[in-house]
Amino acid sequence: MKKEKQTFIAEARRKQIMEAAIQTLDEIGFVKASLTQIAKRAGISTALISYHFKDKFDLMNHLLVKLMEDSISFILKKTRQENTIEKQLSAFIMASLEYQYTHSERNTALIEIVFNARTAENVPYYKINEEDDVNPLLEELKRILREGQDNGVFGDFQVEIMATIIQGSIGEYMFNPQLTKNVNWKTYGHELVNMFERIVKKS
Amino acid sequence: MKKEKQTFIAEARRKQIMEAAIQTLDEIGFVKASLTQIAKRAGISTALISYHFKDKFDLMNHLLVKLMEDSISFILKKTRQENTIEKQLSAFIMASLEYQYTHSERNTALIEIVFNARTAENVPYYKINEEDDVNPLLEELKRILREGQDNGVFGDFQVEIMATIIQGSIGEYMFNPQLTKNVNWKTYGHELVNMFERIVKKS
DNA sequence: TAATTTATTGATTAACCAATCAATATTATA
DNA sequence: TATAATATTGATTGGTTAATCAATAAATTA
Repeated sequence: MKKEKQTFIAEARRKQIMEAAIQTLDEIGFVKASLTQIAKRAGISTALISYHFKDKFDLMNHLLVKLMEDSISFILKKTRQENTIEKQLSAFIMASLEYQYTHSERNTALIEIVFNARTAENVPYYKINEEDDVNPLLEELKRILREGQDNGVFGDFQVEIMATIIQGSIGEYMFNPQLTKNVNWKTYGHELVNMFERIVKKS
Repeated sequence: MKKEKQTFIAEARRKQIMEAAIQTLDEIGFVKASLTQIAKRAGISTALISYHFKDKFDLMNHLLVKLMEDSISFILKKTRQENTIEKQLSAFIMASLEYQYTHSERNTALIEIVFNARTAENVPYYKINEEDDVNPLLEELKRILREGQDNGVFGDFQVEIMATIIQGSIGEYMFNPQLTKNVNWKTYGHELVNMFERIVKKS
């Protein structure tokens, strides 16, 4: 029900506009990311953006969905390539950090939208309560932890809390510029993996 | 060198404007928080804001500093009331969560500024590398962990990494609306404390 | 109380913004 | 090729913005 029949040209143009929006958000941030600025980076007129997207909210919304899908599929793919629970946990942590590093432009754009865009009811995205619309990454992490406990390789702990701690530890990396500068993501990742292997392991 | 001689009236007015700015940021977010909106909530003219603050950037800057000071002093005070290292770690975690809950308006305003305002060189605050200007909360946390190791009550781990994990776990609470809704801060705090006591303890 | 400094306002300015629209160009279809 | 559908632009619209300024009010000082 989502996919309307879309011309080749229209599809390509929409992608181009979204790429330009990513670049704009990364360079000058959400507040200054006007249609004019986005159009300038795409090399097109602002009216063309209005032609392909209902309004600015529509554009940002589509971009947010796309950026989240990209990040989620990258991490899930790497995680599910592994065949043991411990390797999956490790892969999840490393892939999350790797994405932040290798796709920093997209990652910044994602942050700029999440912390600035609001729903029609003026609720900021970072405060949206996702009851039905669950967070797939958090679900995957909980699945790994739960399976590990069931298989007896992990010890006893509260899955919900442990998942939150792991996610927080990953997310904190990019919001601690001092750390980001002094410790590269691979090193930080390996240390996180080591630490959580100890923490999570059956004692 | 910071404190200029300031009239009573001017000082009171500046405080009032900053309070109105907090309310505005909480209610409609940074993007829509114009001088007009702030002035409306303060019950004054927009020109009066310009009279007391050089420009919007100046206002947001002062507000950011104030909000950070408030939050930091709240947490440090509660932490330093304790006299054992383990209690200090526990107090640090609980106070951090408590502040988010009891000062949610201010906390939201802080987030709105950090993720939107930029320096004169167009660097977003959340990307600022604080070499000289250290983060006092992170320093306190590292101090606790280091002292705990020196005293022999904590085991062997990398202080830098452990501090990041703890900070990430605390920060994650408010960015996980599902968790925020289903688990109150005290419960989450106690579970964090339990978990980190186990993790950090000499094994 | 007179003079001076500080505080406040309403009106104005110039810049920028998102969105619309008629005109035109390009592409697809018959 | 003629016609229709799609794509694109430049110009324009009405609205909002931050900031300035002259006029005035209130408070302080002499």
